Amino acid sequence: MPYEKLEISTPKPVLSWANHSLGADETKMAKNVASLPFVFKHVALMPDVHLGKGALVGSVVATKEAIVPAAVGVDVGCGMCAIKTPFTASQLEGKLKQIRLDIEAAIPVGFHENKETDKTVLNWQGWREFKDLHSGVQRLETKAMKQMGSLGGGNHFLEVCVDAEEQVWLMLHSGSRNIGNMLAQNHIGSAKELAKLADNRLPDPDLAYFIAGTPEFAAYWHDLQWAQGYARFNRDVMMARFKRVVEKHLAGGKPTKALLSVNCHHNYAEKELHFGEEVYVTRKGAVRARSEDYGIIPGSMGAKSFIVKGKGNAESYCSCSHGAGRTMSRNKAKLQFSLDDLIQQTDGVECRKDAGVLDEIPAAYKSIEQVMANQSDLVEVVATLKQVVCVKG
DNA sequence: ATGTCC
Repeated sequence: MPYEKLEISTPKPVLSWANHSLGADETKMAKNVASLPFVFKHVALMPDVHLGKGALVGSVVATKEAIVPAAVGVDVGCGMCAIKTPFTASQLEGKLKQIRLDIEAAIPVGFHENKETDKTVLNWQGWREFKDLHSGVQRLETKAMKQMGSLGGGNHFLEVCVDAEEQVWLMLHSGSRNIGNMLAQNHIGSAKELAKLADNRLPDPDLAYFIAGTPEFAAYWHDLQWAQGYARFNRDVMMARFKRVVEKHLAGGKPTKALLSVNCHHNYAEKELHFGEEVYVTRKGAVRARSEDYGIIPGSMGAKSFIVKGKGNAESYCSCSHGAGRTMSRNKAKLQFSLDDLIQQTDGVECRKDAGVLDEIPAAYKSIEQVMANQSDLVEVVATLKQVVCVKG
């Protein structure tokens, strides 16, 4: 399905790949962003678009000579990692429960962190730059080290999946933990201070921005790129441990070679070339999908997930959706559904089925199949995955 | 999302 040009009166057009119309709050948010003077060409909305803070989750905002830190958000570098293993579904038989318990033992989830920092984590080159980070986060170095290789909470998860050819995949969703959050919050605060001092007229205080060439922009950009690197390596560390757990059960502990590896951000900003111009591209709940890019689009805990390859669609700034997108808030989901609903909707998945994850119930999300149909001009499907084990943060 | 609400 191609995009629809939304009838929102702003200086810049808003192109939407969603097949649903936006609510009043969502329309206002799209309009606010599209009215910023430094927005490039147009704003692109992915098919899973929904309300966020400052900017819509599932939006791609390209900007010239400026950036909006709140549009990137606080979970800097949040994204997905997946590997295709040489194992097949039949090898998993009778082992799911033990695999799940071993994943939980190997990777701290929720508010837990690593007790010790192993060599792989200590050798990360990013620690050498830690002293150069801004906004006085140096006291958080020990915590950042212990959180490297930990999942976090919310909708962060680890899954063992099986594709249509019965091949086993490992997949996980996580970000830059507390350190990325702290850096982002500090810079968002600094942008708001600057806006107040300059008496900027903003459609939303969360759209305070930094201008390229200023020290504040440079400081934010530096910390942003660092946090994105932290998030990517965090996923690599967890995936290595995850792979070892599965190898222990399926290969007698022998190391195996992944048949395909993907590690993509869906909450980040990058300098890119679009329509012949260098721009800052903020993907807030969106994945880069140039023709050579692999991406991961997860469904909810009872639904399918997709490994995709980009089609390099220029109008979308070479992007695609980051998931199914919520249809209702976490609070509403908790009120509307029961534990029985959750048990029914996650049938066949080895996972938690308690009140603590009720807000992640599949029915609180859009249909991933519909979302995929809406972006057939943005990505092609490489593999369709169904989870058999799901560990929630 | 977040040592989850100083």
